[in-house]
Amino acid sequence: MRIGELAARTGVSVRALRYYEEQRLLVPERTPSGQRVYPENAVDRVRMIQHLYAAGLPSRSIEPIMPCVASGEVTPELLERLRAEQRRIEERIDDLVRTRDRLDSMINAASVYEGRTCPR
Amino acid sequence: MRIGELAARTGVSVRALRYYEEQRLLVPERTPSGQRVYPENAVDRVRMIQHLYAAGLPSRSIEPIMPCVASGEVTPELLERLRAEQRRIEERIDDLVRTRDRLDSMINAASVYEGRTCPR
DNA sequence: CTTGCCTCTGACGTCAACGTGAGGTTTTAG
DNA sequence: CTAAAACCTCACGTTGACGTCAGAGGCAAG
Repeated sequence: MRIGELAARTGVSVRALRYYEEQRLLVPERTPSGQRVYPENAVDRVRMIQHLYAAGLPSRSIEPIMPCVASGEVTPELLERLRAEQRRIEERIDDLVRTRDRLDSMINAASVYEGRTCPR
Repeated sequence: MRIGELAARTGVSVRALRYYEEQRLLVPERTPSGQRVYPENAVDRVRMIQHLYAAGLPSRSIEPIMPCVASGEVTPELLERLRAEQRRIEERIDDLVRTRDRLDSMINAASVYEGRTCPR
């Protein structure tokens, strides 16, 4: 699969895929003429990368994880890293839940005043 | 309270507080000589701003919310905006939960191989 | 009164995750 | 064989939330 097809199938831009290679998150093979060639499972790897980005992980944190996503093999250090990132994600979740609840009580409190004008 | 004390009490930098003013998230009074003077409740407002930033809201989304946080009064449009942001936060939460679960199964699957070497 | 710390206003720098051309090559369709 | 579409490598631009430095003014203590 060439870069355009992978982009179409994952919904990310061609530029983003080249950026992932630059960050060594997803390094494709090359044809003799230099064109990138991705294997079938690259689709899943791109989706994984997107999810990790969405979880707030920077490239630097994703990079050491990805080579093992494919192989299924792992060192104890990497395992610890995975658990650490998982803890950070859970903290983010808790944080978001608290903010959501805060917004909730704001909305409830505000509803009392429905119809009044917000000074600005 | 002057800017240095507010920074110390909230843990955000002086630069950040000036930035919040630039974005009109927290506009202080001024002494005749031009120094910023914040009221006591600015501490809570700064924390609220931080929570909303942490929830992924940009300044533009926070700005129309803040003047009403203080007053407790609100327009129907603002109420809708609050609910919209709340929905977006819930989507982010769901996304994070899914990513956490994915990490979880990765960790479980990887634990099987504990002791093997990760090719690099 | 001056020393030292805090504050002020610009204004340029940073970092991440790409966007957006420029200018040239490769692959594919007819 | 040719033209269009896809691809390549630089390399500069963008956005958001600040960091950082320069140069100048304000203020309590000794």
